[in-house]
Amino acid sequence: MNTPDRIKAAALDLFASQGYEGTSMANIAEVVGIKTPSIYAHFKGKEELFLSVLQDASRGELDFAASHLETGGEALDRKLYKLLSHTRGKYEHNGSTKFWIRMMYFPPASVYRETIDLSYTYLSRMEELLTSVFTGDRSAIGVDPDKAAAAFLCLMDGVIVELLYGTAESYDKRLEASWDVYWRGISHS
Amino acid sequence: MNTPDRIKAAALDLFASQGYEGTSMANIAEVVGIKTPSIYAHFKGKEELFLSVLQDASRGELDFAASHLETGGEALDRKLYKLLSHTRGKYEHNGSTKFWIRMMYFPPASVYRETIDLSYTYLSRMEELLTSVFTGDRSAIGVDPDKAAAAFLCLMDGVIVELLYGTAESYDKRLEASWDVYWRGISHS
DNA sequence: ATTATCTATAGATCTATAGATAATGC
DNA sequence: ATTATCTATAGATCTATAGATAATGC
Repeated sequence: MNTPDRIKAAALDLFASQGYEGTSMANIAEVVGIKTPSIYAHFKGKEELFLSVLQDASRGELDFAASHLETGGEALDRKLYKLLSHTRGKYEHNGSTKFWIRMMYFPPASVYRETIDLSYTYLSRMEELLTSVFTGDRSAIGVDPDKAAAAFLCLMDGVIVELLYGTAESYDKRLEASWDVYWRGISHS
Repeated sequence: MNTPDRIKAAALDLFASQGYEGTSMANIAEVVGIKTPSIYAHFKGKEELFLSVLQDASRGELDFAASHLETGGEALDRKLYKLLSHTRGKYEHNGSTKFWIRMMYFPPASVYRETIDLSYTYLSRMEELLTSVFTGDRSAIGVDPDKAAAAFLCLMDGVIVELLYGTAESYDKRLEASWDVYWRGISHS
C-alpha cells in the first residue's frame, strides 16, 4: 500500500478506538512507521486527514446499506432484522464501521460542522431507502411508510447506543425486545 | 453561593456545552471570575471536579425519573409518553440534564471507567423502575414487562440521539412515530 | 492565625513549519 | 531533478505546583 493509504488506515483505526482528540499525529506516524512531519507531505493537517478518512467511511456505509436494502427476494421483516443484527458484526470486525459510528455519535469539536453534514446526508439517504422499502411493501404494514421509517431509524440508534456502551448480553436483550415490539407495532392490527 | 459551588456550576455549564476535553481549568476559572490555580484550593484536579459534578447530576436525574414513575393516578401510556417528551424540555432548560446526557453518551477518556459505572447504575435503576411500572399494570400490555422495559429504554436512547443531533422538527417526528409504533407494539393485539 | 487567592512557572503535550538529507525517476 | 522523509524546533496549549500576598475569623 502507498504511504497516504497507510496513513489513512492507521488514522482510521486510531480515531475509531481513541477518538479524534485522543489521537495525535505522532500516534498515527508511529503506527505507520514514519516520523510525524512526514504526514504533512501527504495531508495539509490533522483535519484534512480526518475528513478524508470520514468521507471514505461514509461512502462505504451508504453503499452497504443501499445494496442491502435494494436487493429484493426477501421478506420485509427478515431484511430489516438482518440490517440491525449485521450492525454488531460489522462494528466489531470492520474498522471503517466502528470509525463511522463513533464519529457520527461523537463528532469532534474542531470538525463538527463537516462531520454533522456528512451524517445528515447519510441519515437522509437511509430515510429515503427505508421509506421506499416500506412503500414497496405497503400491504405488509399497518402504519404509514414514513412513520415506519422514522421509528426504524430510532430503533437503530437505540440499538447502536447499546452496542457502544453495553455488554454482548445487554445488546442481544435490547435487540430482541425492541425488534419484537417494533415489528408488532408496524404490523397490521 | 460559595466558591466550590460556583466552580461546580461553571464546570457543569462548560462541560455540558464544550465537553470535558474541550473545557480547560482556565475556562472554568474565567467564568467564576478567579484565576486558574485558585480552583486547586477546592478540588484536587480536573478529574475530581468533574466527578463531583457528575455525581450530583446522576443523583438529580435518578430522583427525577423515580418521582415521575413512582407517582400513581395516571394512565400508563400518558406516564411513559410524558417521560419521553419532558426529556427535551429538561435538556434545553436544565443544565444538569444536558450535562448528564452528554457525559453518558460521550464519556471522557480520562474518567471513562467512573463515568460508565455511574451511567450503568443509572440505567439499572431505570430498568428496575420501568419493569416495576409495567408489572404493576400487567393487564394493560401484551408483552412481558421485561421486554416492554428493555424496548422502552431503547426508544429513549433513540429519541435522545435525535435530540443531540437533529432539529426540533426531526425530534418531534421521531418522537411521534416511535412512540406510536412502540405503544402499538406493547399493547394487546 | 488561618484560609483563599494571587503571580510565576515547571513540565508535558500537540500541531505544524523550515530546511537538511536521502530515495527515486528520467 | 524531483519527491519523500528526516531532524530540529517554534509556538500554543494545558494541568498542576510553589511560594508570596491578601482576606477573614478569633
